[in-house]
Amino acid sequence: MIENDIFKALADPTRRAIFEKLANGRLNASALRDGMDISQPAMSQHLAVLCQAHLVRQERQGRFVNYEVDPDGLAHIAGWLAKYRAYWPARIDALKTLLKDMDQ
Amino acid sequence: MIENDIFKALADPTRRAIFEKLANGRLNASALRDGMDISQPAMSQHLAVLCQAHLVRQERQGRFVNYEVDPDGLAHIAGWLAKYRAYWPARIDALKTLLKDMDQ
DNA sequence: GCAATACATAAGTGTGTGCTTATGTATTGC
DNA sequence: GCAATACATAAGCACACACTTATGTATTGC
Repeated sequence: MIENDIFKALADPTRRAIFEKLANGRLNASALRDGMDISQPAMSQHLAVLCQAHLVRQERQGRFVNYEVDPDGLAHIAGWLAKYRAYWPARIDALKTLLKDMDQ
Repeated sequence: MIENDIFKALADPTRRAIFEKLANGRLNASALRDGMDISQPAMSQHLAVLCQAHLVRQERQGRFVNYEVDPDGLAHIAGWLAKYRAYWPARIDALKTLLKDMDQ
């Protein structure tokens, strides 16, 4: 079940940090490690988990493997969230502010 | 960190099932167990995790404790998701619906 | 071909997680 | 008060998870 893979992948703070980095642009595995205090195998394993959850996708470029955000996983979360839109109105004001802030 | 609690809470399929049940209306712990093949303590523990993540909130009513979806947790996920809006266009169809729902 | 670089995989280890059984606490109705 | 009901907490256990070190695989430049 993809939903399970997604939430399990995001349950780890290190993986969320990796994902956040990739949200600023594609990077290879080594570049991702910069300033992260994480071993090379650990990074490789985390990226594998993110890939399996379709949160990240890879593309080999010669000796390097570039990673980037896969919209597929995000869309799945959005879809999951949409199921509970009945409960959003109670917080819609905060969300609208948040979305407006994101726009700037 | 609340974000961590939220994703960890949702990383378990049983807890997502409980959450889904509560999305259809408030229920007490016993009613939640119906048709779920889960022990009473297990249910209690799952509910505690969901409460700590602000995905669910409780309200004692005499001998019963009613549980219901807490919009707070959902709003947090929506906020997290909003950070990656740049990657949504690739899936614009599903997401336009989502944003429109948010606006209402 | 061969050394160097970039990354993946294997195997082992400590810790966290979800379950169980047993027991504790709170509220109700008599 | 006391039995019954509804739920929470404690303790223990099997398993999953995130890490480590060691090794394997792929690509580059000479």
